[in-house]
Amino acid sequence: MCGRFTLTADANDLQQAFDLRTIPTTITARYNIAPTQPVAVIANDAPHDLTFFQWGLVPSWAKDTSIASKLINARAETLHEKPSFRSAYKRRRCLIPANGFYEWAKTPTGKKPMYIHLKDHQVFAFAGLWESWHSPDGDEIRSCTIITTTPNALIKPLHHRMAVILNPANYDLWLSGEELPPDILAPLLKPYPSDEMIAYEVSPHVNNVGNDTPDLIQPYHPPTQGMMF
DNA sequence: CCAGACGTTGTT
DNA sequence: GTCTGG
DNA sequence: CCAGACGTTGTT
DNA sequence: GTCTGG
Repeated sequence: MCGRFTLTADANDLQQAFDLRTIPTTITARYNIAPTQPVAVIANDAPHDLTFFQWGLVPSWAKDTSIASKLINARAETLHEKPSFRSAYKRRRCLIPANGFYEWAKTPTGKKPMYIHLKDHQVFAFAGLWESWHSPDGDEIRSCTIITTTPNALIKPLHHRMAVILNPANYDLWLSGEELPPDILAPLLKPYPSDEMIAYEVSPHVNNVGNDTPDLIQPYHPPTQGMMF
């Protein structure tokens, strides 16, 4: 799945990768983006602008925002039928730029965090959905969720779900505001090729959402357990 | 008709 | 908002 | 995703 | 154990 990720590309890289109208001025390198935080998105209602939405979908009918942290991911297989996602799937799709993401691999000694990124180090885009929610006092909250699918060979040992990374050739189609037939969109939501990605262990510092520094993505070699005699 | 849910991951 | 369960 | 809280009444 | 906050 995807519960933590990075966005370290600079403004020029982002403008180029996503054909943005202007060079973003509000972007800073992030090494530990967590649910409920603002994330950079390119939404289909302004497909050449980078904006910030809250991570965790709040459907328009929600009474409050407490549902958000449960809706940080959306299963690709059932988007069209789930009340929380289907209207966004029809009309409110977005790109969520990232340079990499974290997975926590279960081991007999506990969970160890892994960092995964593209071999060519390029910025990529998760397939996302977005919503606009109006609070009782009239504020608008825009939120988003990251779509997941089955894992590729690299991720499979770590988790049974992985985030959808879109092929750049499909950015325009994904961002069309049209209600497209299922057989047009569904093929985009497939596992990214594992031979273009790499994974390695990182320090448990990433566990704490308050940590957000470049050392989080450095390869980590856990101290070996000494003999106790 | 109204009331209540609406989700994922992971674990059992 | 829209569907399901009662 | 992980970390941290998990309660009330009343007082400052 | 389960929910909330980040």
